[in-house]
Parts: sequence; C-alpha cells; structure tokens
Amino acid sequence: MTTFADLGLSPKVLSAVTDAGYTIPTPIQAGAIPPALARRDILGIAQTGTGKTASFVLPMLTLLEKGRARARMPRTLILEPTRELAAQVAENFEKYGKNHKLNVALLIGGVSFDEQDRKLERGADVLICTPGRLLDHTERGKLLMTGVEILVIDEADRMLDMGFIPDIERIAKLIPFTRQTLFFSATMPPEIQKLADRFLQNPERIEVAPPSSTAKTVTQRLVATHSKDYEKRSVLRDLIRAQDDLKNAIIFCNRKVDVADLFRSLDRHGFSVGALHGDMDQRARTTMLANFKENKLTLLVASDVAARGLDIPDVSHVFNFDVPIHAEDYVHRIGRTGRAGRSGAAFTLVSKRDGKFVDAIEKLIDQKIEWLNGDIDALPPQAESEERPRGGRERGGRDRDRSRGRNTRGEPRAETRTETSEAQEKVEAVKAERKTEGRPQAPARNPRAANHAAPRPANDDSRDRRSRYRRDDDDGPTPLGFGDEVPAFMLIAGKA
DNA sequence: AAAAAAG
Repeated sequence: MTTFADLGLSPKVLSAVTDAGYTIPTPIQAGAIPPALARRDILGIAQTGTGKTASFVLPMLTLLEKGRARARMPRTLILEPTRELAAQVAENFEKYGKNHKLNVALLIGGVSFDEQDRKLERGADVLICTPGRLLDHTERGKLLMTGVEILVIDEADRMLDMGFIPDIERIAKLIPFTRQTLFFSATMPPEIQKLADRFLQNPERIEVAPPSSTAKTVTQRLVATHSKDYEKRSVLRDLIRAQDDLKNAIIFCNRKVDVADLFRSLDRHGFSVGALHGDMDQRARTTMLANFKENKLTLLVASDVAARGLDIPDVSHVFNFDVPIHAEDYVHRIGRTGRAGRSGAAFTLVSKRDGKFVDAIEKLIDQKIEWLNGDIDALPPQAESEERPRGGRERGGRDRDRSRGRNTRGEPRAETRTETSEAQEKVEAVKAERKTEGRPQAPARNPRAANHAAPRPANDDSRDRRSRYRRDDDDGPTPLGFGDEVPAFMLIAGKA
C-alpha cells in the first residue's frame, strides 16, 4: 500500500505529516503529489473532504525548499473563493510547514491592510488570497508577482459561480507564463473544462469519486412544515430538542436575512447558537467559526458560505431550514456531516412550495428521501389548534450569559413572559413603539425589514431601536398597511 | 426564491 513516504515528499514535510498522525494518503493525494513534485500541471477533480488541500500544500512545501528565496518576492500563490477557505489553507501551511521557515501571507478582504502590508514588506513566500483583496494589493503597487512559480486555483467551479473568473484571468496575467499551475474543481462542466484548457499545459488529470461517506453514513429525512417562518422555527426547535445524539449542528438558510432572524430566535430561546454569513463583519465571522469549532457553540446558523469547503470536523447534524434552490447545494450542505466515515443526520424542512426543489434534489442524488413524520399532505391544517411552544429555557441552551463572539451587545432578555400575558404584551409593545417613533401614519414594520442581516454600527444602541429588534422575533408577521389602525387581534396572527 | 467577494 502507498504511504506518504512513497510519494517523494521532503523529510521536513514528511515529518510534519507524520506528526499530524497521517500515514496513508487519500486517493487525490496519492494521485496528485508525485506529478506535482515533478513540476507537472495538475487538473484535480475532487470535492472537499477528499484531502484535496494537503494534495497541493504538501508538494508546494517540498518544492519551496528546492528553489531559493527571492527578496520580497512571493513564489507561490493560492486563490480561494471565500475568506474562510483561504484562512483554512493558511492553517494547513502552518501545520505542515512547521519545520520550514516560510512566510505565509493571508490576503483576504474584510480586514485591515496594515498587517497584510507589513507581511508583504517583510517578504512572503506564500500568498493565500481571495481574488478581490489580491487585486487590491497589486493595484496599490505594493505587490509584484513576477516571481511566482506555482499558482493554485482552488474550487474553480465555485469561483465560476461567484463570477470570479475575470479576476482570475487578470491575476494570471500578472504571473509568469512559465509557472506551474494546480487547478482544482469539484465538478467539470464545459465552462470549467474550457478554463482549465486555457490555464493548464499538458496537465495530469486526477479524478476522485466524491467521498462515499456522504450518502451512506448520513441519515436523511424530510420534515413537513407550513411555510411561515415562525412555524418553521417552531418545528426546527422541536426537531432539535428531539435529537438525543446531537453534539453540534449547522443550520442552513437560503438567505442572509433569514440567518440573522433564525439566529436571534434560537438565541432568545436559549440555545447555544452562533451565526455565519457574508454580510457579517470579518471579526464576527472568524470568532463565530472558531467558537463553533471549539464547541463553545452547539448550533451554527449559516448561509451557503459554510456549505462548501469549510473543515468543521465532527458535525453530528445538519438542518436545512430552507430547501436549497440548487440541488448541488444540498449535497454540499449535508456533506458537512457524516465525514470521515462517521454517522450523521440531515433534516430538511419542506413546505408545500418547496416540492419542485425536493424533486430536483432526489433526482440529483438518485434516491428518495424519507419523510420523518408523514409528508406535506399529512400535515394538519395551518396552526389552528397548535400551541407554539414558548418559554425561556430549552434543553439545547447552556449559559444565558454567553455573549462571546456576537456583535450585538449583551442585554437582559425578556424571558420571564408567560404564555398568557404574551399576546397582551405584544400589543402594548407595538403601540408603545409607534408612539415613541412619532410617526403614527407609518405602516407597521415588516419584521423582515427590521431584521436586516448587516451588523449594526457599534454606536447604535438606542433603546427604541433595540426594542424594535427584539419585538418581532418569534411572533409572526405584523400585518402591513394598517398604520395605527391594526386591530389588536391581528398583531397576534398565527397564534389565535 | 440566493450567496459569495473589494470598499
């Protein structure tokens, strides 16, 4: 059997790999490392979870030992579609490059230029970048890339989806034509093939099957629900509480606003929860992810920024709060669990309108997904007799005080409300707010509009504004267009 | 019906 020792890696790299506890390479590693070491171009078709990152990091480290360092000139460049992925690759360089004296610069957006500039001035051997920030640096004239010998384009299909290809082309023009290029993509649609043809010269093509663990070790279920968000939140809470083997979970929403909404809701219901989406500031993103990885947070509500590539080992559950619009996203999402042969569970909330998306998913994965408790048609009619479970303390919750890693300030939570006073209180709250706003004619605010996803500016914590954020949380929609005239009963729509 | 990435 092939071991890492057979692949031609340098002793320094090999010892770091051994220290990390690995002896047997994955198929993509066994296939890509030898030709990469021989300076061949690589076309790697592999998904996350196949060991793809090490398949370029390890040979790059070995090759970097051979050439000689040039003053202030990066010799390798890695392009990643998201900031988190770039950061993750940087971690890999630290881990496997611990016996090397390499300077690694992580050039991603959302953080200040200062530290990145300092690193570049000191001289970086390895650049790990998202395209926008890299171009920003080159345009500022601080970065010359004529010394780059190895270019890695990772997750090419995703780069295409995200419209990065023109940026990639521009970047490629700044790098010598004689470079070695390592090109990775999870899928190979015609556009990607064309792109690969343009970027690669006589590449070694390595294709590995998607990790088989995905379909086999993950228990997948559909969960019927009505389409209103508060119904879905309630169903989700029940579902989470019903899991007795839940260690940690990612909950996916299709939209950033819904990530923010659901995060606030679960937080207020006492769950240990974080959020991750692309409109959050980078510090919050980083802390959230770190806290989740360290198990300081049990649940992570996320957009598809977290669907692909992020290496979060050992997620026991995935919940799809929304059915993904594109079937491939479903595969990526549930690929967050059941990794490395572990078992996992994936639940997808489905309402009537999601039917065609579910069909597309079942077609793509070529299997029917079972319903948990009967399908949509077996669902009792909307809400009528259903008591939505409420109340402060939940099983999933830990300390109420955790405010770590959030960009909202800690504040006492209204958790002592009782079921009976709740409706009345809500009516009062809405009336009070209208008064303080001094705009009696203004239409009642749609909760979704108030719950915008972008983090609030740090200095914005006026009371009335906060109460507006708080009020709407879980209580269903406020009807639009009634001005001050909304009948009280309508403010508790969905409860009655 | 979306997300992501440069500010």
